[in-house]
Amino acid sequence: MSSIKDVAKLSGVSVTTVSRVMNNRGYIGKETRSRVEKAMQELDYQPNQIARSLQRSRSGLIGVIVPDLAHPFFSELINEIEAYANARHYKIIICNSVHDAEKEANYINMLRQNRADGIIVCSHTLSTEKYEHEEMPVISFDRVISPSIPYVASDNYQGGEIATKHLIEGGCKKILHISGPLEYDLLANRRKDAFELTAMKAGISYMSLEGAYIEATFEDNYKFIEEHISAVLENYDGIFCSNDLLAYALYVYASRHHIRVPEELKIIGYDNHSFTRMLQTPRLTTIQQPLDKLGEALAFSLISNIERQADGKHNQNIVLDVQLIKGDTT
Amino acid sequence: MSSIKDVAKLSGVSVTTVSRVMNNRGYIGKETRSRVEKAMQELDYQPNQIARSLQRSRSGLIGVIVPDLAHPFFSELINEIEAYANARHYKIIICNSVHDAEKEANYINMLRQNRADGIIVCSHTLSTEKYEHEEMPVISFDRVISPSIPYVASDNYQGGEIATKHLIEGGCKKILHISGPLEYDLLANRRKDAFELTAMKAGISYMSLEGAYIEATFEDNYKFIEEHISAVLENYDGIFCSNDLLAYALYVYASRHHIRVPEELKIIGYDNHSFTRMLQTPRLTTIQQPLDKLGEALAFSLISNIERQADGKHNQNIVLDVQLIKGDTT
DNA sequence: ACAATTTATGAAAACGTTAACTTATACTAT
DNA sequence: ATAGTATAAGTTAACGTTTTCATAAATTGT
Repeated sequence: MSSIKDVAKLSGVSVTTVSRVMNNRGYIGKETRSRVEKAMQELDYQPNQIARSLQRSRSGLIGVIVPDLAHPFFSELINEIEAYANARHYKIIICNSVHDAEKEANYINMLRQNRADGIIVCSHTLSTEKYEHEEMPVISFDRVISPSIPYVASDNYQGGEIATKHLIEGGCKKILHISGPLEYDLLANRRKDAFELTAMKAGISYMSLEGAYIEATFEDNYKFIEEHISAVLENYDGIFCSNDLLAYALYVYASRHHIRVPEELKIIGYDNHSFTRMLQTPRLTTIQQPLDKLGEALAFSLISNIERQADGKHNQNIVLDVQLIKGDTT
Repeated sequence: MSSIKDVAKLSGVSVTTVSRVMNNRGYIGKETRSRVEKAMQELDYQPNQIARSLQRSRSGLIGVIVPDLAHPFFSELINEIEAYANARHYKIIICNSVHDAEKEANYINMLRQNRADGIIVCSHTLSTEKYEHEEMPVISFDRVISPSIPYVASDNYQGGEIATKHLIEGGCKKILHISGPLEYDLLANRRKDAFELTAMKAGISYMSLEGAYIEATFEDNYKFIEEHISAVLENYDGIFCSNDLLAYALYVYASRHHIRVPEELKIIGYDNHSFTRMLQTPRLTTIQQPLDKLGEALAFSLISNIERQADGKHNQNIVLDVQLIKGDTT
């Protein structure tokens, strides 16, 4: 592949001049410019970004760390991140931590060595310390890592409140919430707080159960329902699941056991990602996280941070509104 | 961030020696090695991969071009590609062509400029010429681009045959196939060939309809069914859809119009990606493409090509077996 | 005892850019 | 006419590595 030197030689100028033509910097004679441009065309010259990166010490690379790339939630989120980043000429390197702290640490190291310009962390395995002292700009999704690391999230408390109120307004008297695993301090846990507070305020009988970490497969979710929920299921007439895949498994469990949804049992999920939107049998009632805006906010926030002027206003957290999607299960 | 020079200075040796310690090349004194290693630790030294890439003219970057990152088929495929590539110390840059030829061309340019080591093309917009004369190793998914570019695919003819036979064996007398768009010469079109040949051989009444390109949303698929299929639906008792999302939309259409599946109409899809595996209402009968093996084969094939020794055996196409998944719709 | 080899290290060039200095000519204003 | 500036282009160092070449001491073989 031809280099700037080849272009310089062919057009009979110095490499500096070629560089100036490329970057439109400084003065260039009209005729010189066209000679250089012709040479670039002739050689199909592609400026070497690696050399540029080394020189400018900016790689244009953004690492996105997710726990599971094939999960509809994260694939959609990455889709949005990539679109925004691409429009701003950043490249996305995907890092699939597979819920494994060691893998995550390796990815961070890799991103350091490749001088990535920043990291978006959507994974929640690693103890947060590794990020706290990171030199690269980091944006976190749905988690408070440290005061210096901005996060982007949807309003989990609001979501929990809307979901709970929806059940209560639907006439539920005994409601259950199945949360995500609580061991990490995720903002998603605010859904549980909202559930409990809202139920309490309404004077309704309620209960919260902690969900385990579950692979995004139907079988795992169904097994969880069988093992941890089935025994207490008859005690409730409304269940708020912290994610749609679990809610769907619960629905399937209920229909297989001839519990009529929504008449005997109302189910509301959370996320409304592509799986849920595709699903029509039943259309799940759920809380929609604005995945498009979340992805955009993550990319926007990180890039502003990378390119920040010295005005210091780039460390703001972003919290976005959620929305009730009324389906057939409530 | 500290460089090799800092390490050299701190340990009182030359940069060459530090480089030798890192890469385990040449002779190094025992005591020197430990001094250097201590210095690297002390400085939290991270070798600059950008500089390495420039020097070695190998970036370790692989570009993966897909039409839609959020589609369950592609997100799963990328997941597998990434896993295999990561184990071999390659990094994946994702390129979302959004079915747009211009965007695709821009991505290819970007990958050229970043001196990516190779490209995996799962997108099918661009006229194939742009790839034919590409210097980088290219592997194509499900499409013949040129004799010099190996492809990876599952056995589409086999899949079409299995699906068609399954319908016939289930007692269908008048069968329909809805293919993907035929304008690109994709290997997926072999499913149609198989359908027609198998039906003909069996002496069964059959018909093929060309599907349009459809966004991976329920609404688009449903609209397609309404506009192009509903009018002729009653003529058939078995339909083979070229993808699961369309098959599901068809199922929903049928149940909304009180056509009993599978009694009056049998439906078989294609792919068995994460959406289909998650879906239990109904469990769709479908042909499973081995996404895990396909992803691995793509990555393996590309990487062998990148690192090829001069034995010339690296341009082989890979075709993998598919499998019938019997669900409730046949 | 002395040549050959093994071991250990360093200096300098190269990879492909950009940026900070130079140099030189042509125009402009007084 | 002459200093000042706008225009045009080249030289060279730098970014952080690896690699080739060179040098020298220590070890080995006869």
